[in-house]
Amino acid sequence: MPANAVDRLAAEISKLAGSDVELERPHDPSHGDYATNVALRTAPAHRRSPREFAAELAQQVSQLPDVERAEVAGPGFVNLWLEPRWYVEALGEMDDAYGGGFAQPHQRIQVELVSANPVAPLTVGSARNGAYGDSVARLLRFAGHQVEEEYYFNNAGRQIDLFRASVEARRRGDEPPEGGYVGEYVAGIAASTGDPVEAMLGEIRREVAEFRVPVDTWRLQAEIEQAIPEVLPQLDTYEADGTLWARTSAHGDDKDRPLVRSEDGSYLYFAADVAYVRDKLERGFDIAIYVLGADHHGYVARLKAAAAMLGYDPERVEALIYQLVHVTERGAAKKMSKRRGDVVFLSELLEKIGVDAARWYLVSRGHDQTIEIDVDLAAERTQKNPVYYVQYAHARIAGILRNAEKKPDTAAGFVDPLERELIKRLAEFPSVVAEATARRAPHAVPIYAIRVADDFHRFYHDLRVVGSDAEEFRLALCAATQNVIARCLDLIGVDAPERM
RNA sequence: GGCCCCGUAGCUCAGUGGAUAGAGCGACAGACUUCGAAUCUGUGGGCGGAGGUUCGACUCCUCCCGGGGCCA
Repeated sequence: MPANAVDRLAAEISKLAGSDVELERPHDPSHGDYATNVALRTAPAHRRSPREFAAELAQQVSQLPDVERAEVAGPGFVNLWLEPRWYVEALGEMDDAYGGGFAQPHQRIQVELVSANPVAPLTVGSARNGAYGDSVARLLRFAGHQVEEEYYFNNAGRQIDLFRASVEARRRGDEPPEGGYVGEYVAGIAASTGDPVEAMLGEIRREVAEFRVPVDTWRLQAEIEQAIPEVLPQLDTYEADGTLWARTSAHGDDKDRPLVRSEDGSYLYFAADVAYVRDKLERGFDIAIYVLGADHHGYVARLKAAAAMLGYDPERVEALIYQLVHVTERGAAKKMSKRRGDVVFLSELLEKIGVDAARWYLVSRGHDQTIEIDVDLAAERTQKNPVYYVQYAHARIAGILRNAEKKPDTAAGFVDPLERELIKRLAEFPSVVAEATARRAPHAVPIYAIRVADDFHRFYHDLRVVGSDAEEFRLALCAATQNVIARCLDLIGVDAPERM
């Protein structure tokens, strides 16, 4: 049986209609509490007029115990008005677990995110990766999947060597090497002792933790590379121009990829990529999710090709692409070069606006949308960030619950349309979360949270809770609202404060 | 040249086939003796352009214009 009231109602109507029914909330209140377009969609297949089909359905639906009345409207919509008991029952189900656990089947999923090499602190670009990827991970976990978050990095290779040499030159007071790293942070690392790469990695670990991205495993590329000799024979390869190639073009990639340089046997990037794909899938994850910036879009086809060549279903490799973060400062675009340190680092953003506002800001627009961020403007606007509006609703409820004289109880039912509107809003939560999860689109969560806060503030403004005749019911409504808001905030890694 | 993402209100953005396209900021006008005014109420203002598919298109298809990215 479906776990929430809206789904149960939709299932009952589906039985009557003979096909799957989705209930939507009409914009216009005169179109009912809920509406369905099922007659419009299915009537042509039955060679019937939508309105005739809708009229028949409306007649049957109006017999359901939770339905007060049903009407046909427009070209063939069925609009429904529900009995108060339906709302009371729906509210009664809104506990801590409300809206979660819907995954079918439950899977083991790995989300690999951030994965910036330890040659610089995390940039705001990496922050978007973390905010987006971690929110997807949280959604999947809430849905009931077993999710692990992994950070993949290298501690060897040309850029790493260059970084190390840059820091060491700095320590000696020498000029940096040709093309070396010269950002201000280099001085900070140089002031420490020991291996610069280890120091940088430690800094990144601190930043990731502060940004509330709970990395379960840190995976070292050098370890993955040890498996390359074992992986190469499993691939579809050929030799040409002094190079061993993978025939990825036969598996959906737009061209073949080089694996090994024959003259010295040195491995090229793709060899490690293939070994890593195998590593992920061999560890038993049903799905391996890569969270990649739009500049890595070209990797997707070759990663799936790698999985296919290794004999895995390429569907098990999933790439989530987010668009880039463009940073301006006082109107001028930053060049975004890590080497020169000409970037905006996550630490600067956090200093200016804090973790809550930063995570909200980075995850509340669609991942397909380029983010333009002016760090000065972001700092100015911090007081206007909607995150505080939502957190304020949560804190306000906490205040009410502290002052409450009675216990929450739904038995008495509600009396005011504002209460019904708020319950209806809360009843949307399961479908918001399910769709955000399916589409890997966590930005729907904060946008929904604003609407919840909106309905709550309106309710609060007009209706007294503590000391009113309806105190028990309203306390239950407040508690459910607080649950939903807290869950929304948690899903995007933002705190839900009891006081502000 | 090929591929990917995006053009929605003055600004930042929601809205992946449904009814009269929404919110925040900004602007203007109102509301606290009351559980938190970081709140609430009201006013103005928009789908880049042209075709097509459909009972119905911001949404899907084609072309054009404009911005960003990747590969060559």
